[in-house]
Amino acid sequence: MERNSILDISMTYTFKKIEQIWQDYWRISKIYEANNIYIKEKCYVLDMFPYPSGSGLHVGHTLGYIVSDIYARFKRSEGYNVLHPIGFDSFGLPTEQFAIQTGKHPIITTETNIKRYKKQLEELGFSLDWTREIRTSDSYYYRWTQWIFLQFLNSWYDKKLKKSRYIVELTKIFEREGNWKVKAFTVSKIKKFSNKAWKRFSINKKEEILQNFRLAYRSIAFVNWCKDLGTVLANDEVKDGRSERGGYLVYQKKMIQWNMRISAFTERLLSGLNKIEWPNALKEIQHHWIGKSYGAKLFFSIITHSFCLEVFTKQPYTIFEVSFIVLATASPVIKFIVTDRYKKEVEEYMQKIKNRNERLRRSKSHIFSGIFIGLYARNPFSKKEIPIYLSDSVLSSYGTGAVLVVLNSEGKCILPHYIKSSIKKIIEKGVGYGMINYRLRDVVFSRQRYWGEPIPIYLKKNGITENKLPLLLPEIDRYFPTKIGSTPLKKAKHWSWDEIKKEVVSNNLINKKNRYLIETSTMPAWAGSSWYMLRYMKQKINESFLEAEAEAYWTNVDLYIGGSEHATGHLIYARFWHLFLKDHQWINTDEPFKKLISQGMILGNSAFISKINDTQQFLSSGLIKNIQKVQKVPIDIHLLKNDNILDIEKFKNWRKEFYKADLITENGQFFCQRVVEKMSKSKFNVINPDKICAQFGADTLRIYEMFLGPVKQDKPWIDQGINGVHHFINKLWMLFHNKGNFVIEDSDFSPSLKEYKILHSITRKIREDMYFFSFNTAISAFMITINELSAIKCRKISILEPIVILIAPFAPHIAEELWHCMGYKNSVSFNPIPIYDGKYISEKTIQVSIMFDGKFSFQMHFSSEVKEKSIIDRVLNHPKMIQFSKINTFFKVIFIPYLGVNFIVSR
RNA sequence: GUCUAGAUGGUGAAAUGGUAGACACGCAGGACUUAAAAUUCUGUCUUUACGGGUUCGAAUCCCGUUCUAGACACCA
Repeated sequence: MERNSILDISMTYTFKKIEQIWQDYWRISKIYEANNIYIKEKCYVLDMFPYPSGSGLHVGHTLGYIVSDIYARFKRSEGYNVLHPIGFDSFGLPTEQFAIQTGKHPIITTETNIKRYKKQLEELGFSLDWTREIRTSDSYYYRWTQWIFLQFLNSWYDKKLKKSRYIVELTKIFEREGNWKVKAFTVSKIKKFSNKAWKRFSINKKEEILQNFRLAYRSIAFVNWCKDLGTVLANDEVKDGRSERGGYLVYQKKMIQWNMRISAFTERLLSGLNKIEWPNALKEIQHHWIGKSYGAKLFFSIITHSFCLEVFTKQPYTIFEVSFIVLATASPVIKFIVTDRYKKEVEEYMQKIKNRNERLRRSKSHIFSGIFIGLYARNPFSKKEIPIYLSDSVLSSYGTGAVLVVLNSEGKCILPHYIKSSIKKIIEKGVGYGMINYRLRDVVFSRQRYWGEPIPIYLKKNGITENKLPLLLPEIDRYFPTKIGSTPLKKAKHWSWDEIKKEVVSNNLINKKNRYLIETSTMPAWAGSSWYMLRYMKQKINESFLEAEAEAYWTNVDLYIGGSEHATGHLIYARFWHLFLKDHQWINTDEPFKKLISQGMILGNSAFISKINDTQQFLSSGLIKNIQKVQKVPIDIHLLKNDNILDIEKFKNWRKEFYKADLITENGQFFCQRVVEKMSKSKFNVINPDKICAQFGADTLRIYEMFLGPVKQDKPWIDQGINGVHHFINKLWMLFHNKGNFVIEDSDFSPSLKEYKILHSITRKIREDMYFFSFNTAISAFMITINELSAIKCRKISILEPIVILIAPFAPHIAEELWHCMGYKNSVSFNPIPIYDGKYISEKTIQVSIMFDGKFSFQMHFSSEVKEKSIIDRVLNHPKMIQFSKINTFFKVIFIPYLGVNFIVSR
């Protein structure tokens, strides 16, 4: 056969040229662009989009992208219209940090980083549709994120209809009949008012009431405030009460924040889990996160006080044995009830614990720290006096912020009807009622950051006119937060809304009549990522956030791939927004992701060094003693010379803050400590695929990452073993070539039964493994196949051609090259995956293992048609068996079809 | 601390109730070669973290313990 490739050079496997040629071909021919042609059956394959950090795409990202690309390519071969897009989650903290450190505008940094990511993605041969690329920081995109926020703001949740509705419908109800019949999710109980009363309320009063109903609303929340950095920190950025950057003290501070009323959706988020094909572990995590529990709310009257305490308990049946009641430190009732005698002690305690954030309290919750406040409650059943304590291990956000403690209880598992009967008694006595409580709480939506979507609100009044969106992120001169702890946007000078002109105007024009300051906090990173999977469906630019007909066709994601670390964040928020959008009929599905595979995390080997608190001194690892208070500072693994030795020069130049670092060495060398944790830019342990790609090619990297182990399993990154995969690709190439010639036979000799068996076995194996996403075993099956075909020097096109189609999703470049070498002009991508015929695979003989007490002894062969009885007869007549039965008695014989016979000797 | 996973040779792993270690890497030795690379051949790893249970039979199912990773609400 004549060789028919674009490539006409030497016949050795030159992956660099081959991969370049086919990547260009795919880009130019646009074969991976999904058309909204609504005839073919669709398949929407999506990855969790990356955050474009400065450290580039790493081998942990690519693991998931390779899986989805293999799946997408396989589905194309099965005849589906595949949508396989990607974009960038390009708002976020690291870019802002970088701006603070370098003064570089986040827009520029983002652009540079995305360029690098795109290049990396292209070099790996992903069959992505780049025409649908989105960026959350792009105003064309965030215009609609802002628009969705306004829909939340202008909605309330109707408990009767079990869906969100617009606020205008609610005010109509108020005007008609007051709030007597309204059942809605609200922050607190609303006093009853008539339609007449509603009409009399002032605008401010009306708004005050509506705030209780809105699905986006303001409330007071605690934040981690770092005075020295002048910023709010994530719990993640706080280590042992100090900031991870710089090691400064962190305080708890109250701030007014925007929230989203996810609590209204708890039941639907729970029941929806039954409808989706997600890993059980992931569903379990969400289940626990929502944390529905049945119990009772109990009222305890406080002795010598008019106050009544409300306590939620999951174990109302223990009420007789309650030893004491513990209140959360943030519980608002404390200041009303604490007795004068204990005031000082309580204040001291409050002072002591005030800087512990929630995570610290949770992690230390086994160590009880608390204080008696001088009051007793009356047990309504036993009439005993119960002392009341105060403790920071009780969380104010769960239940009523108070817990009942029963000493010596054994935490027995109690039957539900027992809970019911105890609730019944409680109701009879009039001291409480049955109640369902959820762990899931409303989610804080505002961030005191620059690099996020502006919240389209101006103060005193509500949202900015929808058709004036996007509200563009304003320019500021420096990205530092202000010292008083407000947000970077406070520095924007042109950040006020003119109600009449409906435009952004200078702050100098604020008059509080029709020109107001615009909200200065921004949205969290999860906002943009909560609806991006919908945006990929559309093709037109900007008339709506989604075209109805595109949504009707693509509906939702058929396969979503990403890390399970997103279980309680992104994956629950996206489901929440999806339900909300469905309520307003913008979309027609309940769930955004029908099927989800959680890829295992790639773990990296991070490095850190220890800094003595409140100094600039760093200790080499051998010098650290337990007495010293040190803080662990993560450092980039590229700053290490070898093993654990720090390159001091590089380190000092790494960041401004370390230039003056005082490094205390051991014999002139500074040793770091290492720890294995997930690969992440924030942990500075990132390994990029670029080097491997350059050395071995994309096909090798793709197959290597799949060969590394099961997709779903976490695994540390190692690159030994990549040679073996490269050899395999070479062997594949050599199967088609000999001494520089393409040697696939022109005239096709009829393949032997053995060759058919090889082909049909691998076809079945690949189809099965594709179904279970068992790509590592698929690769070893390919290796075995290629080894077998090489051994018999198979050059037959009717055997090799289907194998090229089968391997194309895994190693698309070499497959495309071989495909064209075989004389084809089209891409290998759309050729049907071969089917297998069981008759070529079935075995004529079976191996039967003979076991004694389950231990293997020897093996015999039988024709597959031989029945159980004659197998046992013939085994018993085997010389070894005759020998054996002379000295042993068998109690039992167990026949295991296709496998063996087990003789039980002992009892 | 709570929730979710995981633990198998020197290394990545396979086997999901039936011969543990397929497929690779590494290492050692040989062939080819002036040499190296490439290629190729041969050899190499004793029991599944620990303790108990169920079973004719357990890496696999159940209970307990230890260790590791992830999540815990402002990293994404």
